[in-house]
Amino acid sequence: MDQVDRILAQWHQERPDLDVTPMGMFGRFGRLRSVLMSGLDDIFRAHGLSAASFDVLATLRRSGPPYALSPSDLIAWTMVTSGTMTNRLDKLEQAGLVSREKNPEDGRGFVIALTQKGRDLIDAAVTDHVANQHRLAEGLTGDEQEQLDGLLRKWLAAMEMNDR
Amino acid sequence: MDQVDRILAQWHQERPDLDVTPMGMFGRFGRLRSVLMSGLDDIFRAHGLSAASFDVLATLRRSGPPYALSPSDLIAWTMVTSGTMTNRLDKLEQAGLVSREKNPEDGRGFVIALTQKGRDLIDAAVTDHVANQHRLAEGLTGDEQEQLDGLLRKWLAAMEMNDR
DNA sequence: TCCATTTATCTTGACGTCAAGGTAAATGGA
DNA sequence: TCCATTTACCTTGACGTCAAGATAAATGGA
Repeated sequence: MDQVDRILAQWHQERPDLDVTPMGMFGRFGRLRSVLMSGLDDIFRAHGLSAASFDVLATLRRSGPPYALSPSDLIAWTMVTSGTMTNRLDKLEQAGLVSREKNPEDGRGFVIALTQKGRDLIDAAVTDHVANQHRLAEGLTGDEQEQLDGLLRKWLAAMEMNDR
Repeated sequence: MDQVDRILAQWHQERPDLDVTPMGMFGRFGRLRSVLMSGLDDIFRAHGLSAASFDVLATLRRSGPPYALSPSDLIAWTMVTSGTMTNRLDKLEQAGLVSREKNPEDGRGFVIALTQKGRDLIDAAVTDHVANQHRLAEGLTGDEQEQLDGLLRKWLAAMEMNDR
């Protein structure tokens, strides 16, 4: 009997006409997301980063040499709006973690590249981040993690199908 | 092979020293959360609400007659900060969906109550919201939904254990 | 009865996000 | 070769959130 169960019990009492069965899953999904995010944030903050800035640096890092992408590429990978990306890049450039230079091949575009400082920082941060994910995942056994991942994968695929 | 798999493949290439096994689960968790939230938002918006305002109205509604709670109670149920709650209540009061009156029994406090308009609105919105949750959950079979809920419940309990 | 402490709520300032709209460069069909 | 359209990115304004701190009332031990 957790907090979400108490919420469901209240609905049962007040709106017995509703079948609130899926609400437990949605509710726990949301709460879990919130505690997981805060667990991940601990490590980001330890490196002077936020989830937002980590996201961009990690995208550049894992894209491989020369660790450079256009803002459009970054937008596609991170699934944020262009305004959000401009804002993120402003902060990262100011912190000296990325450089932003005109694309010589396209006058409208830019090339965003990791600086050496950015490269060193994200390599250290990712190492800690992955270890942190392992630690946070310990609440489930390895089998359960696989099961959960499978269910999430299936649901996500179904949802993204409906989009189109 | 979804977008998350592609990210994992990149990490494998660039940082073969890292065991990124849990990252798939975290990644899909985040993406799924985002599409689900946007699916829920559709219905909130159809009733002129946001997730934030729906959250408060629903908490008041399911608390039962007289559909009134203190800001502190609302903060405890919704798990937001006091500043956030003040902001939410300002908006809801302005929209005529809740009333905010001094608590006669405690000069520091207030009593937030659903207005008739708020009551009518949330009753209609919750009906649609629950139907919407059923629809969104259709990406999984009933058995899978139960499985997923069980895993989320276990993980959430483990995470909340660690907090204390 | 006092006053230090706690409690309840609001205020302020900073973030990160999005939608909508603006500017400038590239593109491609007439 | 033109120019209408598209593409790439930035700007603006509005939201919702939080942390930290302010204010005022309640509480409880000396």
